[in-house]
Amino acid sequence: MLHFWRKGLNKLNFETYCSRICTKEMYKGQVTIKDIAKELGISPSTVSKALKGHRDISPITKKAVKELVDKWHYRPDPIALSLKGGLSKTIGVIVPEIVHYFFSTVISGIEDLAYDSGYHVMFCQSNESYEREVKAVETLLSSRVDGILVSIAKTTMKFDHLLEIREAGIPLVFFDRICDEIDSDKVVVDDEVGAYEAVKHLIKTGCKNIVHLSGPQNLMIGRSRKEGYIRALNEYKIPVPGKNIINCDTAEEARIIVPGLLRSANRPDGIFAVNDLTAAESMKIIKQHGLRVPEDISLVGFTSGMISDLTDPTLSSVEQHGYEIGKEAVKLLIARLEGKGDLVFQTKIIRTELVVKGSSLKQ
Amino acid sequence: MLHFWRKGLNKLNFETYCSRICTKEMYKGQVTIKDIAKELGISPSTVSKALKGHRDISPITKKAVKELVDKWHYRPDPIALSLKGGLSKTIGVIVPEIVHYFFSTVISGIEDLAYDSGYHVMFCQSNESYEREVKAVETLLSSRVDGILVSIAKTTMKFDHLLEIREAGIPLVFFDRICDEIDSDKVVVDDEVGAYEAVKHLIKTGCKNIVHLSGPQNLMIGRSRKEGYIRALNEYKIPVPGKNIINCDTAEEARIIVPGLLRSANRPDGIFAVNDLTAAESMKIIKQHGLRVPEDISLVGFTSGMISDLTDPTLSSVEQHGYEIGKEAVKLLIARLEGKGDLVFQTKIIRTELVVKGSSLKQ
DNA sequence: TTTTCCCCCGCAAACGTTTGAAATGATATT
DNA sequence: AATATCATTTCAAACGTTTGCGGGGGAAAA
Repeated sequence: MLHFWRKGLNKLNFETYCSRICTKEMYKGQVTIKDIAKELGISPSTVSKALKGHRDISPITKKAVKELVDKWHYRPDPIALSLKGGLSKTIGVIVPEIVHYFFSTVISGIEDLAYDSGYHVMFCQSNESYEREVKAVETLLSSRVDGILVSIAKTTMKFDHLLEIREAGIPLVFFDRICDEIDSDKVVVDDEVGAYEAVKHLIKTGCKNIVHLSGPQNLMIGRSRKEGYIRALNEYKIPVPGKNIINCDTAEEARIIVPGLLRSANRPDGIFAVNDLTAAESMKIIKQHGLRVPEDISLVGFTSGMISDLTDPTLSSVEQHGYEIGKEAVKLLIARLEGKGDLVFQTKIIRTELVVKGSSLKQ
Repeated sequence: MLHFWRKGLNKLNFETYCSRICTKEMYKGQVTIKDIAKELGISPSTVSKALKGHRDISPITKKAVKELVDKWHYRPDPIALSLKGGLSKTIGVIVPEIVHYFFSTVISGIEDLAYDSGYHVMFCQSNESYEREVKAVETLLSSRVDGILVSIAKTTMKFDHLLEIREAGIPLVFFDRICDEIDSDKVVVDDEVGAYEAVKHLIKTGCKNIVHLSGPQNLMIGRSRKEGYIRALNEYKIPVPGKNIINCDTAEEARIIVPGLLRSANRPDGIFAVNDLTAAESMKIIKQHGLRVPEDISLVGFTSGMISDLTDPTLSSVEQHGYEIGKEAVKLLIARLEGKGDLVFQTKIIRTELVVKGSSLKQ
């Protein structure tokens, strides 16, 4: 019927025309481009072109299409778009757990930048389990995500499932818990420096016997933080007895290990814990034993977050800037997705920051 | 070529056949059903049916298809499936924030059950902003999610955007922060009872002058918790002066409001806070003023989580079972998605549980 | 009047998959 | 030998969208 207009009936009352349009009863489902076309008596391709402002389409047709589209709340179906374009505009994320201050902060950064860039985000949590991580990879690959961000689980020692992502031709970016055996884009915290600064701070405030409650050594972050600890002690010519490095990175483990430390012959006067939860639990145990923080024992944690403000005294900690990590990871991924493809793998290092609070201010 | 087999060449060495198959160079993209069909010299529909174990297809063909599918790591494209079936097998979730113990717990529950049920999950955070919530709805609708779970933002007072979800014919389930103006499935905590129990506990342990740091009154949860507070006091014939109910639900507000309370003429001897963060901050302020918890002032919070174990003393709080809430919300949504559609709207109430810890054990 | 040109628009194919209907070929029945 | 029967496979349409190409028709040029 639009043809008539071109033939000289342009004075046809637009309102009349539109009111007729309104009679269309809404489907339960979504309005499609075909519905619009049928109602207007034009072809779907014309509607599509009109919507994209194609120069082939006359202004009058464009206007009619746009009015009906507004009236009927037409939205292009992203699924059809994806089928056509081969891209789902979705990125997959695998984290060890969501209920975790640091990771939820990273996720927040991922979410914010991804949505601003027109991508959707799909999360999977591995719950620190290798098997679930493998399943998560499977799930995301099946979902045809355009790219994947991963922070690996504590129990992951094999990496075939991650190589499979590469083989499927899907860009992969590691963040925080990276896998150094796989060449890929990575976003890491300068854990070593953060740990070094934390321990140096303990030394400078007078600690002589500093224990490190360390993380899993199959993870880079566990190794790096331990190395920072060792470097600081070496720098000050302080011996590093092996028994001062203890694998302990959960509150449960702290309840088992810390009491023994406090009763031991040469009780530590400083503790550097691999994370805040362990540090906070240690603090409670120390106080229960009638010792004072920081007077008797200084404490520094890692991942300054809500926790560090809630303890009494407040907990000195190394801030990791999780939000930044999330944003950088997405930035790297999108660069690879939309770039020319000839990019070399990058490793972005997010600086840490020692935040000194009550638990390490001795004097 | 498979035809020959049926014609009597079944003894053809399978291995030889397969080795030939392997010569196919992998696309950068994904393997499709057409690639499989072409390589085997059969039609795509045969491959599709073979994969589904259709009885029409001969065992020999099925075997050949399955071997090649394994070899080439074929995965059906969910996008094509969605286009066909009209369902994306994805559910959308809108939460006020992700970096939040309660919500991340709920998300964890949502994620676990959704994946077990074969659904994907897409998250948006409103950051407690009405505008972002509207945008999130827009995003999810454009993504053609099959259903949406929402916990509304503190600043949301209009609900047109939520009604739009309904108009689009997409099932909607509210959780925790519900909207009582919209008839829909809901999952709520029995906030009123939780608050009532908390305050009753304070009264029973000897508190005479209990202040309620309340949440936003445009949210059900804010109103319900206040009502529970009032009911408990009424039951014990304790007057409820208006000045004892103070809007204060963040750490920042606590820093402004609580000091005044402590210096006031009739200092409270009990505080019931609408959430743990406010309670924890209040505890710090109380201690800074040289008062003791719980001897001078008892404290109870809401949403028992990590926080309640970290404070000193530990914080009595009302456990909300966030993980259960998430699972129930998904359960309701899936029931509606896969049900006959003639279901009546349900409101699931998750019971709360008062967890008494150090901050309210007076004697 | 005929030719040329340009403006608009429709056609058809394509993306990957499913599914009922139709076709094929071979065997069994009459 | 002709027909019915069966098992197996292919065909075609459909989901919603995009896009290059071809065509209709009106207007200007010859």
